[in-house]
Amino acid sequence: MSASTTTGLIDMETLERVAPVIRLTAHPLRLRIIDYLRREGGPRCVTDIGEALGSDQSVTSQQLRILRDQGVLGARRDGCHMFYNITDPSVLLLLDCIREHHCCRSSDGPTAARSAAQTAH
Amino acid sequence: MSASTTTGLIDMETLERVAPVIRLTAHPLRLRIIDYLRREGGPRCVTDIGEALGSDQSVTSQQLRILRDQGVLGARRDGCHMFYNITDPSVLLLLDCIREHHCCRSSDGPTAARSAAQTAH
DNA sequence: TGATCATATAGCGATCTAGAGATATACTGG
DNA sequence: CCAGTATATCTCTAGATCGCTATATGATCA
Repeated sequence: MSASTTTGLIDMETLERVAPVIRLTAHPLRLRIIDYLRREGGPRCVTDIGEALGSDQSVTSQQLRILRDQGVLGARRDGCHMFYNITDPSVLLLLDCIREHHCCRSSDGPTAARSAAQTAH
Repeated sequence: MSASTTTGLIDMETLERVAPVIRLTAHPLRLRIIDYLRREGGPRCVTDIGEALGSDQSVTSQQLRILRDQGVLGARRDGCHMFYNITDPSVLLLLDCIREHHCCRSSDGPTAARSAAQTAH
């Protein structure tokens, strides 16, 4: 596997490529868009998404573009409408993680985790 | 589960709390630090980490602080040394995802994914 | 062709982030 | 206390991101 060098670590090249994708995806509204599309189970247009999530058309479109640029979403035009759908299923793992774990820690809160680490000094 | 409202979606409050943690973790060097600590299997000090990863002391310390603030890492002082370890195992899921999947898509590249979505219009 | 709906983009100011260098703090041993 | 080592923090500049408003593009229908 090209992701790991002889050191057993994921190489920087891979991390530098992947990190921005995760970073850009880890945005409240964008995560919500993905979650919404997942629940709907199929493509939805900008207006639907915006209305369902209570976000402005312009903002919604911007976020969708960002997600599409990252390859997370795909888009298909149908007349006046642009339908977006999830093209990268692996991003759902993030949502699962958030849902189950209340994600990536934070179940007890970062603050608690940190102060615990400090007192344990 | 408090993460989901009656809509079945993860609520914004949760996303707004969790997103920054993921976003801050999704940084090449920080991911590498976590990966390094995982491989080592135990606490390591700043110098070790910096040398292993070829990053400046100042930068290394800064990244470690960020990760500690997020509750991803914990720290323990032993004399002159500060030993860091992974306190939030859920962050390892991210690494696993990257390792296996070459992560979160990108195996074929975002560009390919996007143009594919476009041509499939 | 003109009106209208749906979507995309440009520009703006505010905020955040990255990394580098210099410096400060903290601990150890003499 | 002093010198040396290890770590943390401050400061600064450049660049990225955020959400907003206004506007542009593109498609449909009368």
